[in-house]
Amino acid sequence: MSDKVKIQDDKLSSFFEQVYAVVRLIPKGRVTSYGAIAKYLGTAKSSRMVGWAMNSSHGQTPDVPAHRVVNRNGLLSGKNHFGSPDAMEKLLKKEGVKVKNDQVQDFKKLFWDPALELEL
DNA sequence: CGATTGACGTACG
DNA sequence: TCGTACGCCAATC
Repeated sequence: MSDKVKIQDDKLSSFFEQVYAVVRLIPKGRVTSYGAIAKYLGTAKSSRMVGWAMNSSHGQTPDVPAHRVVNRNGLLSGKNHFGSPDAMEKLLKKEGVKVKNDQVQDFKKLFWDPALELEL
């Protein structure tokens, strides 16, 4: 079974890897959106792929703070995919991000744009 | 191998 | 302002 996994792990240049890299750069207590990451990578219209990357981020090392990634509305669209629907919200609150009704409060203020912060 | 789905976003009416 | 349609690419059925 390690055969298939090894092949993917050996590539280390996939679109997913780039997504993981950006997500891991998200400062604690901050959040970003799938579109922002996708745009930063040059695939603004492929924001869905970012979501797919997150889906594969489970078990990645170092741990990918997927809970810091939300949709354009600041809604915890991916909370459903965590171990528990409350895990994502709990993690965000733990980092100082206020979440109400599965929605990030002050999202605009906590928004972390890689294209801006990283100043490519 | 073809059709459908999906942690989104933008465009159009 | 709100609702619907489309695009994008990979994985799954």
